[in-house]
Amino acid sequence: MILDTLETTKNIPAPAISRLCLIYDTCVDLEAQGVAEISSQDLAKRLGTAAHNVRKDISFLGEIGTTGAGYATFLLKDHIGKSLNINRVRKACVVGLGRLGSAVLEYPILAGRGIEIVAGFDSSTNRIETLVAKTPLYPAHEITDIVKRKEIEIGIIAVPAESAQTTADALIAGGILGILSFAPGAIDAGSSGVAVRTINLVNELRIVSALMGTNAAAGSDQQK
Amino acid sequence: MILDTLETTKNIPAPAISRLCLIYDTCVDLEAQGVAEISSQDLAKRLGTAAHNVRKDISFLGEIGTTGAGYATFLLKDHIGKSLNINRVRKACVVGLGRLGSAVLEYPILAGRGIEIVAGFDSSTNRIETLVAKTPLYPAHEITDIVKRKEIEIGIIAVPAESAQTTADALIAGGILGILSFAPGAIDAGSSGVAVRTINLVNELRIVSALMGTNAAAGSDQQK
DNA sequence: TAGATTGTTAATCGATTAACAATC
DNA sequence: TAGATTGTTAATCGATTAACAATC
Repeated sequence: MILDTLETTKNIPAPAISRLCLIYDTCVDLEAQGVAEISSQDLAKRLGTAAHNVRKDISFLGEIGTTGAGYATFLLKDHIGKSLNINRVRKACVVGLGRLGSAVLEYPILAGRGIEIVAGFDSSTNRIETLVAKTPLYPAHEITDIVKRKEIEIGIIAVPAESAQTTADALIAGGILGILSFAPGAIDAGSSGVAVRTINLVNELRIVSALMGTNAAAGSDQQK
Repeated sequence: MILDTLETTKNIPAPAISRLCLIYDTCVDLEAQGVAEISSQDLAKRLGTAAHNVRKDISFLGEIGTTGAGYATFLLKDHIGKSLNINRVRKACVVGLGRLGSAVLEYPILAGRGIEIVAGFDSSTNRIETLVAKTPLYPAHEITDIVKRKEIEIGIIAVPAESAQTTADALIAGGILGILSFAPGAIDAGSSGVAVRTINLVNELRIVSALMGTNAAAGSDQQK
């Protein structure tokens, strides 16, 4: 039975959501390759998890597979996409056009993966004028305005730590719905209800170092 | 009581390790700013967690704070650093020098944060010859050799999905101890014991989209 | 002393794993 | 039919939260 879409997302554990997004992505690839069916075991191998886990995650969304057969690639993709609302293209912008920011700005894969980057921002007018990009660029003080006008839904923050919160505030003021931040430190979304996620590159490298232990690590510990 | 350093890491939950690394980083900053003491509550605010959590995480490493007073910044940093073995500089390399890879190659902050990038690799000889970088660059087929010779401990993978596993195999053959991969898809480290972590940019954006829900997200859901 | 704050135990909450009946 | 595979319940495992005694 398919539960009410509006409600589902709330009750699904965050790690499960993360894996479901990976499964969605895998289905997109499989479809492109013309693979029409896939089993939970196969999916598990691709994600680096157990088949248990895959079936359980999928069943959070209600029944979809055919008991006894595998999952139909298209149906699975479609079902996850609708349930998690990731089956449409979202407009996004990048704030902070240093090396990392401009890499993301023109990240080639994004286009086919549900993200359309429609604007870039930087506080340096000089940089904006110098950079060659397909995407329109604007000075940082126009963030709120442009986000509102272009109805941008996702903001990607790639500015230095000091200006991360200010940037987030400007995005939120423009009505952004989600933020992905590369700045270290917590982003405070206040009571706006904006979804925030952080990628902390330095910390990820630290974690790898820690997992390596003193020298001989005890078994790969890939996070899920 | 301080537990045997060699043993500790194993018994600490992965999310706790992640937060401890963040705390370590925060202490580095605090020290630079001349702040000699900090409370669990203060740390919690900076990480975006609860004070409970901070104290619990720290106590996994054994006692260090003074009951009733806060934590001494230097001692805390030192203690976490020693316990998790993140208090020294690790040599790292970047494989794949596209936009993202070359951004990481010259990521300015890394130097002061325990990572020294000593080599870059790319399969395109042309790109290697064209790129201007402070770091020595090599063709991809020399990975195993150079990793061995330079005693590189961490490999950062920024190649397309198709070549990620091959790259990992080459790094592992060279005796790498840890891998941070930007490629989607699971990396199989076999029985090498190599620590692997993955940053999947596209998936993070998908997760943000999913958390945004249909439209009105129900409260910020920042991952810890 | 009084207020603040740590370290730790116990209780709750949540996620993963295992197992199996139902079904193709 | 027989083998394969899903969906789901129950059991285990693990992490977070709450609370409080010990201490500055």
